Amino acid sequence: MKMKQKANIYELARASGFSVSTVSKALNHTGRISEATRQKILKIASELNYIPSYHAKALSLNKSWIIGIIYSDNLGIGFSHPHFSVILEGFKQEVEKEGYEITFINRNMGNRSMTYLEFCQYRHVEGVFIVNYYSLSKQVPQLIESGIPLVSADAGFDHIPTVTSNDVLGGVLATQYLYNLGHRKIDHLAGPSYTISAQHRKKGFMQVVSEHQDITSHIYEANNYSIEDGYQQALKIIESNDLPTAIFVAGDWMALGVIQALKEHHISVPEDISVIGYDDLEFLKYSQPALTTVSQNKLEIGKRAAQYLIQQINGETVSSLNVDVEIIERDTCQKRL
Amino acid sequence: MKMKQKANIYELARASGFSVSTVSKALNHTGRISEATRQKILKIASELNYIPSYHAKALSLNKSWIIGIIYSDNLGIGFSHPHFSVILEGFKQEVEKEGYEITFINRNMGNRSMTYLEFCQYRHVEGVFIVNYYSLSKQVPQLIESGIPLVSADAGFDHIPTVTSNDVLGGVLATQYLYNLGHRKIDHLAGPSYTISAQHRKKGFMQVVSEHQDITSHIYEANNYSIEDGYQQALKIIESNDLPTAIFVAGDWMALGVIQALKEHHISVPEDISVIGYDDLEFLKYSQPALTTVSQNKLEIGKRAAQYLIQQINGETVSSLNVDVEIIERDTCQKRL
DNA sequence: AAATATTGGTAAAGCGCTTTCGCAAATTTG
DNA sequence: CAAATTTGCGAAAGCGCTTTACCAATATTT
Repeated sequence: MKMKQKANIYELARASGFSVSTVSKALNHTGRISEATRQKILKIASELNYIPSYHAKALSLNKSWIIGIIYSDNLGIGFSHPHFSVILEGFKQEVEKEGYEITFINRNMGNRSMTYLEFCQYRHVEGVFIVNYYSLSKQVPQLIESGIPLVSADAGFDHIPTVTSNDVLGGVLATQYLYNLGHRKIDHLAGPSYTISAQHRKKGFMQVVSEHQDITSHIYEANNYSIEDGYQQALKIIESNDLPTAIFVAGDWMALGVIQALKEHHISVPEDISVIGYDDLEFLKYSQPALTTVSQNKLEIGKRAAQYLIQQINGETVSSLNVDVEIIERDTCQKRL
Repeated sequence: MKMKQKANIYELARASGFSVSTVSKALNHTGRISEATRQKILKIASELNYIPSYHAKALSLNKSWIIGIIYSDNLGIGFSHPHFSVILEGFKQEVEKEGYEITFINRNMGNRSMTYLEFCQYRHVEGVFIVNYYSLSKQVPQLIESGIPLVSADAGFDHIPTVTSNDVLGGVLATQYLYNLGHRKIDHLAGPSYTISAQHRKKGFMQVVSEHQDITSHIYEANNYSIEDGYQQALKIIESNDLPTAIFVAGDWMALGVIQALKEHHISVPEDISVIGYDDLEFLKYSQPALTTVSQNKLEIGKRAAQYLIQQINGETVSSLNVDVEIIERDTCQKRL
């Protein structure tokens, strides 16, 4: 057994013969001390396996190096969320690069439960990343009012710098893509209208439609982005007896449901109807047929959000940012002559 | 604007007319003070929006309420990992219930990079959850030696309490399932042999095979659990010119690759060959055909790991635990007459 | 060589909280 | 009613680190 006792700065002082303040300066490359004594102290520190105490540093410096995450997914699947988990990963990578840690704020600390703001104060959180949050509670407004640096990956909040996909562009690209394949009867299955992303994708869709008089279209709207919802809405399309030749579906999950419904009604994709999704969820690469979709640069969104937040922590002001999207061509769309 | 200044315990003392020690006792329901003064102090605390400082508490109490996570996925996809992210989610839910926070240890703090142990000391981490880690570095052994409470969700380490699926049982169940469907020519595509889980699944397979003289079998082994690997190994099976009627594939990803390879060679699943996977990855519910698989109770694994870790933090000793698995019947296995 | 500037180092206060110990007042006991 | 307990509270030290203000010893300038 080696000596496992954690040495503190006083022991370094005693062992080195210098004062505590000198030791502190040596350790932090600050203040005025000679290079010789710094080396001596560093040597002793390493011999004693000295590791500073985060708590003491944080208390003294009033700097926590902690960034809070608000990530309350409505699905209850947490980390497994195929979209937000990637954004979160990008965010984490980037803030760690700058020396920050992340912590999750959806919490009941110990016995008593705190508001987001209280938690941030308790923990001296330096900034907050709101990655997936839908709620009407006053908690987020309270955070905004408190002046703590914030950034969001969802366009749900005004007054918060937001990094998000350029969803209008996504809607445009998807629709143009179908148009260029020769489709003229194009339906849109929109996401729930209370989400900004759904609104934007729809807006992009309508924009392209309005630019071409030869397009006929119907718009359907889902209650959420689920598979089941896609399935149900597809049934409506089928029952309408006015089948389109292509459908732009605002989410990959829904697209899966749509394809399933079509298949059950012996309508084949892409031969009878082309389907394009939205999100580029990782695993849908391997669906059969592989889903053509609009890809969001999720990792990039996370990283940019991190940069924006840290910039704010450092006193700079930032605005919002739209990250580009791109079409991923796979097997569910086909030329229409 | 309200008064946003964070009140500290001294201001509470001044405002209430009591001493700092009395205030502290009132706040923490500790020590001997009258109920009357406690109420007075609590009232003032609430009026001043008093929130204690985590840093000061932690320094004074030498208790961090932090649990470290070692989660270095070889794929670089981090949170998006379909298996471990669920385990992690279960773990997080459970530790938060007990008032702990999690932090990730794969880190280079600020400029200088620390070892796992150094980070734990720096941050006063109370316990570590090793959720996905394959490396020969000395870092984990060093942690073990340090005596810090540890728990793992991977059977990769001796000397660490581990919560993991009962993979032998999984192998047995899968193989018996195929046998009971009437299959007698059953191949096994094993995972990479350096993983304990692959060894166990294979062991379960062989156990059942040895119990039935009428089974013919071949065993193939993959280098990792990837789709691509499954595809390649399936080609070998096909080339062998000795096609089985069923394949027990040690991982869902690989199963996907296997099915793809079979399909390309016009061998249909499940009509010609039944395939059963392992893991029950969330989204494969929706693959076509939907994959029959062995389901691991991932959320449960995470939660149990959390409990085990907290028990250790509280001074109890724990051993390892195998969580049960079950067959999820879907569409890739069929009766063989 | 005297006046000035710089260097290397230290003592001590402060960050916000907990806890031990002691003491006076109030309460219970014999 | 005196003696023994119990109750309610506060002074002060301690957790481990940073930083300001200051001092003595060198080094630099005239």
